Amino acid sequence: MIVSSSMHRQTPFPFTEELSDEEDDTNKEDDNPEELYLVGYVQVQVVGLQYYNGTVTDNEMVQLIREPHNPYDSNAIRVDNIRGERVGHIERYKACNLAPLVDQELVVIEGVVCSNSFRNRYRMPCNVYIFSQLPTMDFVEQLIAASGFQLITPMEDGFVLQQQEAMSAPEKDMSREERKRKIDNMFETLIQSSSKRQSMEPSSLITCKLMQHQKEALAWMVERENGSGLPPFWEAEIEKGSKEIIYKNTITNYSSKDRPDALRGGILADDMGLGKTLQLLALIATNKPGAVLSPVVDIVHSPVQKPDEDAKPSKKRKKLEEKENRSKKGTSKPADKSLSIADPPPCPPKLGGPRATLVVCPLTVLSNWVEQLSEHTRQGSLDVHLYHGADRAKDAKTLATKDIVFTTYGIIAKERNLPNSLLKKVHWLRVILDEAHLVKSPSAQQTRAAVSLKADRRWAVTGTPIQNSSKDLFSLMMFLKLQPLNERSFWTRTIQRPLLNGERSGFSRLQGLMSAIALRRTKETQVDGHRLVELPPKVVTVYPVELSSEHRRVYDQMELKGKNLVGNYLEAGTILQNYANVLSIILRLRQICDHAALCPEHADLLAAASSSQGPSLASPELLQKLLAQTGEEFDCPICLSPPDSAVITRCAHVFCQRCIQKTLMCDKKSCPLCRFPLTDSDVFSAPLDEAENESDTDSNVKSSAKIDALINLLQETRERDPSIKSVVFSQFAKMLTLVQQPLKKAGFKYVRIDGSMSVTKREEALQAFKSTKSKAPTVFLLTLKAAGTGLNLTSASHVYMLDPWWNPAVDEQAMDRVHRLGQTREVHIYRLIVTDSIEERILDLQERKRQFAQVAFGKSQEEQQRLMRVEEVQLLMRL
DNA sequence: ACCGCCGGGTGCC
DNA sequence: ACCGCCGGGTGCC
Repeated sequence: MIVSSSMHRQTPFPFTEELSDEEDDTNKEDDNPEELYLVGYVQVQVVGLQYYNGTVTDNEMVQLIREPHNPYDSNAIRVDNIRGERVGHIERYKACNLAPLVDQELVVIEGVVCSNSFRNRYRMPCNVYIFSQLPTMDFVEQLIAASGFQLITPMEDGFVLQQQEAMSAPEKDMSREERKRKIDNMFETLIQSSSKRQSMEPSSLITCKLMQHQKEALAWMVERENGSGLPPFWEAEIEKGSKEIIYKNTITNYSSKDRPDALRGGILADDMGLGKTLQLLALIATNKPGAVLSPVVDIVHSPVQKPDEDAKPSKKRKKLEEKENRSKKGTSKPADKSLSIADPPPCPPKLGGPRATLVVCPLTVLSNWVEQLSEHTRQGSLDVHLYHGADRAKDAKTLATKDIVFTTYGIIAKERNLPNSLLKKVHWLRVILDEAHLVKSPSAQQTRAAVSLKADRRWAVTGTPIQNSSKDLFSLMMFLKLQPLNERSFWTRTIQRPLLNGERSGFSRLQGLMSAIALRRTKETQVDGHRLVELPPKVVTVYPVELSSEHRRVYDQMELKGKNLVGNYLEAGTILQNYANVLSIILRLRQICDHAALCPEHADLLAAASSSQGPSLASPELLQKLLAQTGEEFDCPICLSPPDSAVITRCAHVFCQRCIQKTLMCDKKSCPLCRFPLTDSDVFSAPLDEAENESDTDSNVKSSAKIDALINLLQETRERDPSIKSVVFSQFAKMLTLVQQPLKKAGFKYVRIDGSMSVTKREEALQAFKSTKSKAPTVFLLTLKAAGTGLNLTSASHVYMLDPWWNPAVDEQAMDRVHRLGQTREVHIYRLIVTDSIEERILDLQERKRQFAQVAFGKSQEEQQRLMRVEEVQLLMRL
């Protein structure tokens, strides 16, 4: 992998492409906006208006753009309006004082032009807000003052920051956690708050009956696609003098006579298990080119009324009222005005226009789509193509004539740099990003690829919006092309920074935004006193396991060794440098809890590590083993996403191959985490899964306490009710292998999915497990990694978690494969935990994480990682 | 007349 | 463009 990719870098075209990408990415301001504080503002003139066409009105935000290559003045700062049209320049005698500060990254500047009355044809005044990092604030203040500016600081009387309340720096740190919690809660409460909802029957191509909340989602999505309402934060006004309609953006104060395009699409953020995929299929099948839409039905939300008896009369009443209102409007108002400001007519998809919907999802979710498609749509009524693997379509026309084209994030990212990408050539009717929370970093290939797709309607679909930091949300805005919030600087200044600074405006804007374009219902959402979906209860039992005396001895020995070693690192403060050793110790301990055979003798490593000072270097082989076992447990610290083809460095830090290579190519040649000097040959990729096949048939290996416990539990259950099916999760593929023999011996039929299996093989296993025939397998073996999202395992009702993982979300996601929509039985979850072991501490850690996750927002991933790195190691090792 | 003053031409960076 | 600045025209009261 590494070799081929470094060769690839030598070909000229991709090389320059990658470099230019890199330049875009290194935007320090946007990476750390929360560290910037307002120093104050200065007043400057924007000059040269007569040379440009860009217009701005009262108190409108503008972009200030450094022009270091301006032939007339290397200090030039250009002023653009929100649309990117040029307005003018900052007068040079002020610009020459600001530009150096900006260039040295001492400050970030933002502009708001002043009210109309102070301007003429040639110049206009503009407030330049100056932000700096906390340590340099005083220095910046002095510099600004020394340059002859009159700096107006937040402390001063009469200071108004862009019509919001500003916060002084000390206050900002006051209760960031509280604020974060508030933001999280917002997602739970804001959406679907309106009392009136509408619902729509799906096209007859959908063969199953939609639940009420799904019909409502359909109506909402169709309205979002076809309706021509103004995008969020835009208002229409009638200008007093000319009586022309002016469209005004309320957060930037930009206004224009051109009506902004409607935002066709949005964010579908329903909880897992409410049937998002079905809702989307209904949308695709219903809002087709040339389709006749069934009328939308209004539902009056009335908690007191019984839904069945009173729904119809109230519906009629509502309609009558509406008719009356309409006729009243028509007669009593001066008709022309109210009509002229009304929205244009809806725009359903046209026959002969774009036809195909592109669904982008992770590979693991693809099977869910295919499954739902075959279960819930009329056979063959939708023309579908899987754009994945070797047999994918070869020309754009084929793709364009399909109803649905499925592809993966991997493919769109790969094709992004392909000049002849079919995906880029097709004009899509709509693009759906499923599991859109995977689109995190605005600069990630996947995000950029998604943005560049040509599509009339755009949907981001995610079941976990809470995980989204406001930065992730920005990626979604980019994808949705919501102007001007898809522009980094505007997103940062109007939402992200106010939000992080605790200004009410940020919160209310985000709320306004989400309620306008997002739909979210949770399993707990109640409508008319009922939950949307009643799921059978879930019972979680921690099942203690005692190690055999032999394994206990091995464990205690290892723990003692590890404790000493980690204790030494702690004292010396060298945990990060010795991360490989720490991880491997924790790994060993966890493995011994499952089965001592998982943990091969690596005394060499411990010996080497404990004897050497400084950073100890493990052998490439060991690193690769480590990577294979832990590689995807952490997010790549560069892009903050799960690593895309993970690699491990000689200093034992795991990155995306792409990310670390870019770093090594452009920056200093050292590890971004520990500064250990690195070259290309210090980066290793995982060996091809040897561990998987290793001791498949090795029946000599003894059982372990945990395996015995599992078999006992499974047997008990089978005796009680042989129809009950079970899912067994482990982190370790090899553990699952070790479980296979005892399972067979005990007479269980099982299937297994692991990372190395092809899509079709996975599908086969899934189908076999689903069968209710007596010969069908009753146990499903899965690694947590392979479980992914989207996998539907509702045919099982018992879950065995063989080993705990410290991110509770991962565990819970795995459980939700079983406890989800479609589950009819009570779900029992057994967590097999070795008493008095690291596993108990991992459970404690999970609890802490769960509480931490309540307030985790923004940099949570980095923070969580950092926490894991030191404090949690202490906790795990009881130090 | 190597100044002051007047008034037209002119104008971002 | 109701300013500043430049540079040519001009020159007692």
